[in-house]
Amino acid sequence: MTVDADPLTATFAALADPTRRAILARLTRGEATVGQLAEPFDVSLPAISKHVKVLQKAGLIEQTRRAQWRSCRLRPEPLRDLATWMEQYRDFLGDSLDRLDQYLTDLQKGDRS
Amino acid sequence: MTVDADPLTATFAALADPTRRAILARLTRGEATVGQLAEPFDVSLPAISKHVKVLQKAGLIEQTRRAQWRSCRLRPEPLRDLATWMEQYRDFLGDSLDRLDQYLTDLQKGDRS
DNA sequence: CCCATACTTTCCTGTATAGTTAATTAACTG
DNA sequence: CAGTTAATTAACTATACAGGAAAGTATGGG
Repeated sequence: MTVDADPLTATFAALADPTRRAILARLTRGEATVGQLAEPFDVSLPAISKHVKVLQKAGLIEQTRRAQWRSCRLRPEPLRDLATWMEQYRDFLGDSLDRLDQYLTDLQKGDRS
Repeated sequence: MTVDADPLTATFAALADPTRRAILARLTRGEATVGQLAEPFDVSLPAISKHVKVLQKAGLIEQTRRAQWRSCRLRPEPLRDLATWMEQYRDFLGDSLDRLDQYLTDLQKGDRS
């Protein structure tokens, strides 16, 4: 993957790492600082910092600065785009996408994105 | 990504390439040989052959040999696993829709009854 | 049997990524 | 203002991946 890949590619690339997926999953339970995100993992803080940066570049999270802490939180757009991308496989997959599809149907009616 | 990554990681990594995603999309329209898959792209056949191998290793496609042709077709499991993985973000994505989403959800309930 | 067809594999190059430690930036604290 | 805390950046290593050219492997046809 090149540095400035298209958004979907950046999203998939960002998610192609268990540590980054774990970070995302952690963030569904609320905001966290980089240090807090690093805790469960057996890697250095700089390593986590870089993972956070990748997630940020993909638009999956955003950071807000509060004093010397950087609070991270999830952003929905890339995951929605992923769901949209998956739609093209709905017929092929059959009804296993039903819940996802239902969500997207709602989304399309109400959201201009 | 390491060579023998977990299935989800392999799936995301396989999808983190526009050429491979295009190959998958092509296969929703039916089986195709490696040569046919290569046609729309401006890369060598070996390059496509390698992409196909990555998709295969991720379980996204399977190849069956017919004479000297390798016919490729989609396999559903990895995409279903992806949809399952996404389920954990459903609440988060839903919540981001605010009142408008709620309105549309209500509206849809009304349509159905 | 030899040759064409359809791929795949090997070898090579350039670039990207994950991780490390050490140094740096930034903001608060006494 | 010196020191501590939080996190990023820099420099480096090691591995992975995309791509091409060239050689290798099957398979079927004349």
